[in-house]
Amino acid sequence: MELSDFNIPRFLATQALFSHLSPEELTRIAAGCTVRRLAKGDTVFRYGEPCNEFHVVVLGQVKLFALSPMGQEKVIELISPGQSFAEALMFTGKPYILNAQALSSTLLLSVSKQVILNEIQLDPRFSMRMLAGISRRLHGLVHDIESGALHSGMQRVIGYLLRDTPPDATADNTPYTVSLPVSKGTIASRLSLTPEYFSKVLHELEAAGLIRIDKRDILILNPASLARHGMP
Amino acid sequence: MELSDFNIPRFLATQALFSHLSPEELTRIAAGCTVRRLAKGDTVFRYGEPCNEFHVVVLGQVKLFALSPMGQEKVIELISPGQSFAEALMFTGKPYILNAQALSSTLLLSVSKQVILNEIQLDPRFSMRMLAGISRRLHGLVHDIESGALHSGMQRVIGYLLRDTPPDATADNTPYTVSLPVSKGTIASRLSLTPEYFSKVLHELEAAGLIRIDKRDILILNPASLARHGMP
DNA sequence: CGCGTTCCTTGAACCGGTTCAAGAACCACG
DNA sequence: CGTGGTTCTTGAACCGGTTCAAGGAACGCG
Repeated sequence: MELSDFNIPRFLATQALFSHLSPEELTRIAAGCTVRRLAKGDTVFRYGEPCNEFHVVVLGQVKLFALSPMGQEKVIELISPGQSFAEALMFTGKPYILNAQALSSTLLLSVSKQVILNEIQLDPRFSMRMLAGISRRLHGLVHDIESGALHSGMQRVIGYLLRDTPPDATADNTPYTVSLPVSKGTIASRLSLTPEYFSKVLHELEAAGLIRIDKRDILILNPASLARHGMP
Repeated sequence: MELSDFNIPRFLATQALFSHLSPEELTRIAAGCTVRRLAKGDTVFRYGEPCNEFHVVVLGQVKLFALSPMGQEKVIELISPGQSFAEALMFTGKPYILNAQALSSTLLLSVSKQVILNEIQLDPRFSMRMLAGISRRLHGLVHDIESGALHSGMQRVIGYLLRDTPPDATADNTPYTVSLPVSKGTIASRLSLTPEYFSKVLHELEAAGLIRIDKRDILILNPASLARHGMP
């Protein structure tokens, strides 16, 4: 797909945040958007830079990460197509508190802060959607904190593998495969594990007959007993 | 202070979220509020209960915490007078994802969801303040995740002690004291440490001549070298 | 004042997870 | 096809932090 072919209003309409808007409104908002193509490794923004827009991944993958003084990195979130990020920063007026980088060739849509603030003035429904979106993200972070503080590495890996299991699959024990969207090292950081330990845990699960590993595809043989693994 | 003496509109006006409202509006909002007195240990809400209001601590202390399957608890946040909590839940429509409990005798103001949703319809400025408040909370959580993943126990304790240092004190090396708002065990959980290890770290810092411990008052003798302690 | 209770401290043994160091497997690219 | 560079795996040594078990200090309460 050529960049110039990309129809911004049409794409916006597919996003929950904008889906209630009329074609005219969409066109107006589209005027405050920019689309960029990023190569693997390209930086979207860096810690400390001023923030004047939020972003939506159209295609590709973006990682949000913190950097320790000594250069160690911790992945806070992985953004897949259709997901947005950095909304919250628009409302605090502060600079970016994280770094964002493309993990593969990525098409990125950025929506200017001004357009959003304007829309909030005009449309309470829009405010509500914005609030709902940010609140959902906040809940995700609470979940991560719980997870990090209360669960072992093994449990976090299992939680990750089962995170979007079809609810009936755990009951039925239907095997299904999870495809890791990015490198194992990146997932490891997301789960606050070293790549070495993540590898070890994964192979332990394979040895226990619960999963089968094929590169980045993890076949979950038995969702129910995987969920049980590592509990009382 | 007697419960019946408490003037809700007046208190609301002191809160950033409501400070721009007219007396009439404040009275209207106050109609959707309830005030409760809680004893130490009383539950505000539990995981899984439906959420129809958000809360403001007027006096006392409340802890927000997660509970692991095995009853282990992790304190996510400590709420002091003037702070609010559980705003985000109103916008997802989901039940509470945490538990909240009073840590001491507490006066609690609860604002009904309906009043808030109504106000959002009427006043975009109110939406903006709500968004700003939730966004700030979200940043706090991101900071906690970073902290937990990138810093050692020692560093987290130091970070906690220095968290609201007067910016000039680090430069001037003015000694000043931090009073722990709640028990050391609770702070330890907040920092994802065992009470034993928290105690050990604190006494290590005392032995290094950086702080002096007097029950719940920590005298910071030398902010600058405390900040440096445990870095390259 | 004495007494139970909760909170804090201390020390020793232990363990989950990290670090370091190699090597193996898998790219992408010429 | 090589071939150089990531990414992944494996094993051994190590360490930050936990657990367990006691004892001590402070506090509310009768």
